[in-house]
Amino acid sequence: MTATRSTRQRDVISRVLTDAEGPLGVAEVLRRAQADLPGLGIATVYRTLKLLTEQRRIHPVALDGETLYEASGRGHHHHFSCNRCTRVFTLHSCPLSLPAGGMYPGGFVVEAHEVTLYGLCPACAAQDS
Amino acid sequence: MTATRSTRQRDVISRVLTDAEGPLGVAEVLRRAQADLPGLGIATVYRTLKLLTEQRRIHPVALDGETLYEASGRGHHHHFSCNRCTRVFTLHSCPLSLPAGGMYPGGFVVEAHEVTLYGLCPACAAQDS
DNA sequence: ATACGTGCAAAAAATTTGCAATACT
DNA sequence: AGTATTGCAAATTTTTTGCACGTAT
Repeated sequence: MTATRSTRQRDVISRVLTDAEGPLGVAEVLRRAQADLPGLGIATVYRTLKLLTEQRRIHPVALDGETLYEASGRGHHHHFSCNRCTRVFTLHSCPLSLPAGGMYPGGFVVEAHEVTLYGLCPACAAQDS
Repeated sequence: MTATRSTRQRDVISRVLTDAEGPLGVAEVLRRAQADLPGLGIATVYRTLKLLTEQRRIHPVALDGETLYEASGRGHHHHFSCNRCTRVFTLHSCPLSLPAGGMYPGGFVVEAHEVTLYGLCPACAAQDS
């Protein structure tokens, strides 16, 4: 049988995503994980992100043409992408109002949705005084 | 001064996106454009998509990890991605209700937004009888 | 006629894979 | 001990760039 082992690399990469303030890209995951595992290779990051995704422990988020990853099980939420500092934040409220029953005009059956807001994050907005 | 010329390549690529039923990826743009311009190179597609994007004549859409492009000026709309047939549809209504003034709880200044619904398109939903 | 634009091929960047050494169980 | 996993480097993509030739103005 296919045994999936627990390794230091997987633990660290998992924790990096769990501790993150929002979804992270491959390069950022590598950078943060290397704080604990200096020798970590990029190939392991790719392989681990794929594995964790298959296990549904994390999931990919397509944003600004890049694929970011975030830990699963954080409940329903959406993202805010800052046009100035490019950081991505997690929003815990949902601004969407869908028809009850999950049926959208035109006959589309809605099973899930994704919302991304773009603009200025609190810090960048403050700079405009 | 920087003169931007009108060329057969640019015209065809523009038209491909204007005629498309939804946003298209680079490979699909090349494929469709080559119907009119057999010798068209992929480099020209990349360069033209970048140019048209800078001119705001088209814009990128991050969807399922791929960057797709669609013609601008079609009014406010969103996308529906079918989980079964994977086609992407354009939705002309907006299910979002944002706070007036563009200020989102937490101090985020919202300038734009993107919504993607996932589920079954009318055709695929019908198959479930 | 003057350059901007194109296609091709080379270059650079991003992602995947093969393999011997390493580390879980 | 046995084998899944890792790091490195090589192999694949994917996207960008240099250049001589073609073409719009």
